[in-house]
Amino acid sequence: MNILEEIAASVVAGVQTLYGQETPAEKVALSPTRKEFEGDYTVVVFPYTKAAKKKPADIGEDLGKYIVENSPNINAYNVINGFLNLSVDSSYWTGVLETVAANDNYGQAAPNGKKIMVEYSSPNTNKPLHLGHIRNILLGWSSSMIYQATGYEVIKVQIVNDRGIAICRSMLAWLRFGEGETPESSGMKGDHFVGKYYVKFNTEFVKEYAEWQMTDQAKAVFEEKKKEGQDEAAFFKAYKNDYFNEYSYLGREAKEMLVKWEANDPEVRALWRKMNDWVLGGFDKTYDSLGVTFDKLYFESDTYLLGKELIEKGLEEGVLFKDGKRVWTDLSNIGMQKKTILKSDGTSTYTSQDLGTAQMRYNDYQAEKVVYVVGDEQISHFQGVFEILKRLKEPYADGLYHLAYGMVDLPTGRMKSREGTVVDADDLVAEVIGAAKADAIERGEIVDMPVAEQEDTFRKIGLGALKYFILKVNSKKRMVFNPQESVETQGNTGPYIQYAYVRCSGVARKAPEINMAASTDYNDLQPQEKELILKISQFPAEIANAAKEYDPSILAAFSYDLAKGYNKFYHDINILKSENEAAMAFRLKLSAVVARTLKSSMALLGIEMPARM
RNA sequence: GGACCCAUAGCUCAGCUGGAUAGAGCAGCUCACUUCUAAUGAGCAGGCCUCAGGUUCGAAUCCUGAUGGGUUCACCA
Repeated sequence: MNILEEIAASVVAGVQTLYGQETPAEKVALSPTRKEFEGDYTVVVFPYTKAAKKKPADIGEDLGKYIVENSPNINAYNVINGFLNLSVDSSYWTGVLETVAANDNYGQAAPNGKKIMVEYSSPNTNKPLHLGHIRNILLGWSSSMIYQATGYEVIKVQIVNDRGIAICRSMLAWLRFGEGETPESSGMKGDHFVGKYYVKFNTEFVKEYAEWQMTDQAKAVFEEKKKEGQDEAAFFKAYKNDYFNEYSYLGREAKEMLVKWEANDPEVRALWRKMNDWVLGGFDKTYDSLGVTFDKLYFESDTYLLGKELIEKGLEEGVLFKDGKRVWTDLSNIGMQKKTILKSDGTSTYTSQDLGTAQMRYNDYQAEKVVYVVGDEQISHFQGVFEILKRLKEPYADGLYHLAYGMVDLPTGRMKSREGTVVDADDLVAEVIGAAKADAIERGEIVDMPVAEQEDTFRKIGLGALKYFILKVNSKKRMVFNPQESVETQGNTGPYIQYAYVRCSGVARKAPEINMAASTDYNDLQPQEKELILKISQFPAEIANAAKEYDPSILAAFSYDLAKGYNKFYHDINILKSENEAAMAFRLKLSAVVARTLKSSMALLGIEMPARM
């Protein structure tokens, strides 16, 4: 039983004994005491006024006396304005520290025998990863780590969107303009290489479109289809997609390629495989640089035809309906309209595909929970998919969760590929590490380290800054990514937290040989020390909350608060000049536990700690 | 037209199930390094918590409505 439960139980018993009122323990309003008052925890006594028929101040007195008498760890109380402030005996806190220090796996729950699948990243194979993917990847990885800490077996997967017209565009551009160039021959990373041809296709297409607009055919189309008062420029801007489908030479070729791909044409398939391998090779390097891994990759090219089984079942059970070849259902109960599941030519849709994929993955792993880390623009898509699976009474339907995160904007507005403002993932990683390096070299603190270790430290600091900057924001909110601020190392940043850790390491390194068991004789607990122990004691609850809320930012805030508390403590109290052996042993132990807790909580964000910086 | 998300200091963000005088960081202005690394600490200044109602002993938090911003649904993935 922790101290909060102990107090709550005591309040329940007190209210029962004194006033004969039943209150559930979770209804007890209990919060940390504001620092301007004496005490550790505050009980709000207003809720008991009716049963007690007394003034809040008197209730506070009654309850305070009762709790101090009956609760061994509470040694004092005071009442202010109907708030009952309770003081916890300092031996309780020092006891907590000893307990935590003795637990090497503090924060890691025992395996619960359950599986959770986390799907994240899920890129398209026609261009490199960008800042938006980074947010996705960090959220996916962090969620995975958090679930692991709460006892789940985590299966990390991604769905690679490796088919469709987009990849055909890159393929076509490479065939026509590539002259046999490869990532090796050009010295480019595979994903950037393929992305180059995707861009090439578009520039060629735009050129072709501009030329077409001069033709008589284009003039005729404009005259025939223009809307009221629409001028030529506006019309052609809006008509681009139709042009691609109706008249474009390049468009026709790309579409023919897609048809051949679907017909399993050996040549097209070979080219497709080659270019996909290039891209995936490039992605692997990016994942590696970010320190993330996957247990299993699903390829859209394997899954896009799935779902037939579920659709049959749905039709039989009257959950889905059929008009000719088209299959649809009505989702008006969740604020949507009729949803097409198979098109009128009988071909698949995004929905049918996701239905099939969900079933396939359940067959593969029987995970009771699945977290889809996908941008919030797809909220209604997933609502639809989950709703249909529920109606089909699929056994896994209730465990599906869409972790929807907001878009990442730049200070200048949103990223637009057309305006070249998309922040490339690899460039960004290189940049933050470079900034960390420049900073560290200027400080000159680690110049005596072997070069490889230095490089490793720069990487940890740079990535620490970047990851923390992104993960500290509540995932469901849209966020502004300021490149300058993302490499800052002061204030509420990753490196600030790393620095607190480095201070812990430094103290441990310089500590004299003393009898650590003497820590239990320490009995002059300082407020700064109590703050730290209190914070550390909340770690497991914070992890549980982060898991429940699907929100790593909770742990970012926790890490920052703990680091801040340690920096304050470090500043106010000189550990190595402690008044006696007991105090020094206690503080060294506290310092070590802070270090371990910081390391664990940052690991849940995917952030590593340097030993020195 | 329907559905969903967001709105807190100049900027970027916290604020858990309703609780005392709404918190951090950055930017601005002070102060503290012969000290276990100042990537630090202490302080000043900065707020009609978008607005209007409602519930309550008590609302940034819950409910209703409005305004502003964003997303989405109507056989693309």
